[in-house]
Amino acid sequence: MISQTAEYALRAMVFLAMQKSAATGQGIAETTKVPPGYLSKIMQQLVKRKLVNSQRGIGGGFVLARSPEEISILDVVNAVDPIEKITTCPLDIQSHGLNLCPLHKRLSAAIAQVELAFAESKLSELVTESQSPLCSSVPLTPNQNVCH
Amino acid sequence: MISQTAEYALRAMVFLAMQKSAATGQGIAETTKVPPGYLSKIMQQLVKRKLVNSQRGIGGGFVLARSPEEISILDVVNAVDPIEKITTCPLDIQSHGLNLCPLHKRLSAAIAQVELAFAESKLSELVTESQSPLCSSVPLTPNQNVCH
DNA sequence: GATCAAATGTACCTTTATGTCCATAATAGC
DNA sequence: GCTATTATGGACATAAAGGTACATTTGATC
Repeated sequence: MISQTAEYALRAMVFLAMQKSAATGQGIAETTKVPPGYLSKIMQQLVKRKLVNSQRGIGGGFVLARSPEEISILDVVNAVDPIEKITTCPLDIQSHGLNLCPLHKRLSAAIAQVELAFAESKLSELVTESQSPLCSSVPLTPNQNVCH
Repeated sequence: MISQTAEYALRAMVFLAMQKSAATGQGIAETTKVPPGYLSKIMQQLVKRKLVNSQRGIGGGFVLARSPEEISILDVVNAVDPIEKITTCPLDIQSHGLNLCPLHKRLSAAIAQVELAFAESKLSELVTESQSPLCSSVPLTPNQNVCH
């Protein structure tokens, strides 16, 4: 459905949305359970796409570039692994633009549904709900970080 | 969204739904523009999953195992590249079953939407509509096989 | 039963996604 | 200015997806 990379990016972004100050790559990696080295690659992409600001040195780390209300799941997914829409029939070299065969119309519609759902989900919704964000993986006691 | 393999499988199945008699692997590969060698792999999976029957020798080939009304996009996709539902939070080793954090609830809901849409689309709908199935890639004159 | 036309099965290759490692650059505190 | 701490960048390693090639098996026809 979405790539592992997009999943990791979403975890990191939700985590950042929960923080009041800058979070280090290592800190994010630990609580979101993402391989640290790989996460740093992903964070770089998020910085380049202006979803996150970074700061080096002591006290540095990553911070959301916009407020959580202004960042959607779709923004994050598209930053690291853009959703590909079907605009022309894959069977054609020289496309005819808007018209798709029935099969690709269905696939295209499904993609549009997902895009809409993702666009409507903001990071703010993902941290303010009754359920714990990220399945309570924010350090509590070692064995409490489970879904509940 | 869906893998290349699933896309190929869908093209092949739509093509089969249009045929009155058995179609050879080569024939399917040509009109659906799928690499022949790779298509044969995919056809084997469809046979194993009982969506297609095969027959060797002269006059042989592939035929749908059920009527096009009884085969959905979801059936085909799941046969070659199963859609993975999110049943437990990926952040947890020992899962807590039904409850997901807000993020994974959203992702799970999106997957469910897609599954529903795919389950409701039958092969029969993909060949009986006004538009040409498979973007008219069924051999007409060489330059006519375009979306329209 | 010989031959031809098809699918099947196996091995291998290429590309992309995922993941690791380490050297480098920037920043804050002393 | 020195040091510790952080992100950045590049090279490399591994795994999975996509793709190719070819020998083998099965079935129909003559």
